[in-house]
Amino acid sequence: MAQNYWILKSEPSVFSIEDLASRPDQTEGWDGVRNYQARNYLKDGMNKGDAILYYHSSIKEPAIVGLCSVVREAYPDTSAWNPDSAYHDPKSIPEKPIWFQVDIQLKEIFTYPVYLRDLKKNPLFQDMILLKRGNRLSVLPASATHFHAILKMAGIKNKR
DNA sequence: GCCAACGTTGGC
DNA sequence: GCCAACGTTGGC
Repeated sequence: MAQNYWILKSEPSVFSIEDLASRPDQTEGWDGVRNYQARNYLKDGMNKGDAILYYHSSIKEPAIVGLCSVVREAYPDTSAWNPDSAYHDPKSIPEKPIWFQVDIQLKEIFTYPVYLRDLKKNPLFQDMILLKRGNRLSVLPASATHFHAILKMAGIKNKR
């Protein structure tokens, strides 16, 4: 099965890539996705081993800041049926979960983040979904071309 | 802090 | 099932 490439967005004030780095095994369940399209990407698109670009949003200099991978495929997001959770959604119940999460593991924090500003300057990324006006999805697919170009910009040697 | 874009909700 | 109102996202 071909490897897929994804972009996950997070506000660093909520959960940053440094937070991920501090987790046991540098692994965390990616819960709280409450958008159907994003959920479908998570649930139906993501396979174990897929590569993830980690994006910091809603800050002065939005940027792709690191590389992760999917270490566990979709399973029910239990925060949905926890009334104390900010992600509580009474429509989702254990017998019939609506929302799902995957587990991701940090591979690398970029020494040189790839800034949104720089992606916009480069014609190669013209049609990238991340740059589309009005795009608000927190889970996005990325093309192999864009993925590899971004790693190159980050100074990461192609490996694996 | 502003505002455009978009998704969701709810009245009809 | 339409659509206005509202809430949220996220770049600037």
